[in-house]
Amino acid sequence: MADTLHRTPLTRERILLAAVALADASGIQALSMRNLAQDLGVVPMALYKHVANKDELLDGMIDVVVGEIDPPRDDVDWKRSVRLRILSARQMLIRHPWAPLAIESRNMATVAVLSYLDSVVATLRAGGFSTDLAHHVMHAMGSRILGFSQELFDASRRAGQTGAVEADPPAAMPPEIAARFPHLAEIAAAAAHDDGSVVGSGCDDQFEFEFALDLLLDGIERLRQQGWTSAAHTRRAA
Amino acid sequence: MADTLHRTPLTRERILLAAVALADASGIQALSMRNLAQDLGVVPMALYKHVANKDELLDGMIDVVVGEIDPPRDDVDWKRSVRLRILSARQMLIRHPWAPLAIESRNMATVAVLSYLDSVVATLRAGGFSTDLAHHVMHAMGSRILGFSQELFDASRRAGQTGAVEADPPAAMPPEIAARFPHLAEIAAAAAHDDGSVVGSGCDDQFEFEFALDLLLDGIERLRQQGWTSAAHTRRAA
DNA sequence: ACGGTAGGTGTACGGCGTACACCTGTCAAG
DNA sequence: CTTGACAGGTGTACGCCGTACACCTACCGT
Repeated sequence: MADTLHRTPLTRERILLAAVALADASGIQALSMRNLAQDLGVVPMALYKHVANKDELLDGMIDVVVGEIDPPRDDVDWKRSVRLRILSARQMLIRHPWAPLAIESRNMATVAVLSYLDSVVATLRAGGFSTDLAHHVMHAMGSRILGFSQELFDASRRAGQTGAVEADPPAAMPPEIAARFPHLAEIAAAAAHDDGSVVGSGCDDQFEFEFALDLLLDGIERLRQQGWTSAAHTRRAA
Repeated sequence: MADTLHRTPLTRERILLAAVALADASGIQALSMRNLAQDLGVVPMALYKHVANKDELLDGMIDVVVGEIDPPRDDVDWKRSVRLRILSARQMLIRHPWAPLAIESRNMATVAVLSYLDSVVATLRAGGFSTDLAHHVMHAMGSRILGFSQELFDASRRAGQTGAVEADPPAAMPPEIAARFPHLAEIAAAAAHDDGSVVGSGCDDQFEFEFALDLLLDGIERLRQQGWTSAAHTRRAA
């Protein structure tokens, strides 16, 4: 009977999924080995029979969420394919707001991240990019590819972060900071009367993201058509 | 006599500078209130007479390093001004490799960060940008403005991060991962025989950074000259 | 029937942030 | 010159954290 109570015998995968769920629900700072073990109805040290340590747990969580990114489509041109891929990655990161920081804070990419990046390069190469140009494009897209940092003050990021929790809707920009940063305030105001909302959510994140993405993609496409190469620029002679 | 030994009576500024120095030297994970107090020749709780808690300490450190970014120059056009500013920010972040993660992990920007962003907007506005376009440009430049994430595997980032320390020079891409990610390997190889180095340091980070930056800036300039406005696009009618 | 082993348990250690009571040196007011 | 308030450094203690290590137990192939 006690058996039936704590069934499903604690797998590495079960641990990773529970960890992702815990981080999603309560923030990455609430993800301790002890809390996770409690969620799984088990003693903390039991986890160590399946993951080496907390760093490896984080790597496993990253692999789980990066694995949620849609696979590449090869029935469309490179630009559309990359675009869809990046938008899919963005959706994943919105579902798992702890992921950007977690990915960035690991000192080396996990297998899943490398695999994702590799497949993006593959799409570019198949689209006619030279290795040289594809290389630079990957650098140029950098944070866009995994959606990092595109919104420093993104409300979804505030969920359970290191700082103290405060009243959830700060209700428009507080006047004292609006006074200190007039240009920011001007922008916030312009965005606000666009759809009658507040600074945090007053602008269309999706629109902003696609604006930046399309700007980059258009520029890149232009370079590609010109057969751009780094040798033509200030780098020393090839 | 004991007086002369522990002189310079522990100021908030002295604490912040020591904290920045400690994080620079030993990594952000080595920055504990206890270690910092020891560096200052003082008992841990003494720090709390000058900073409210560790989060406020981090905010103060961010203000210190963001304050190192060069002030704006108004004797050049907007493009050159923004470019110099962003490159100055990048140099600061290279000096303080812990800063991007620290800035990103705070749930709201510090005063110094807001001030920096505000002055960038000011430069754009003075250069003839509409508030609308300046708004989108700030989003588009996003991570570039503070240099985040442009090199996921930047060697300078590995200094004292969460993971285990390993042999410092991995000496070119290990063959087994080169085999699993052929397109990455192809790119790494191309970069390597450009200057005979390895993947981690085989490409010219500065060049990559400026490539991406100039691509964005050129695209932005084009939009600016066209009098681009979001109303002309898929957003609903103004 | 039995020995090995995979996997869950309990205890313990050192480090963390920090609350709280305490002490001490300085300096203004009487 | 005394005094007492107060700014600022100290000491102790608490509850978290990750995890090393010894243990126990239930299953499984021989």
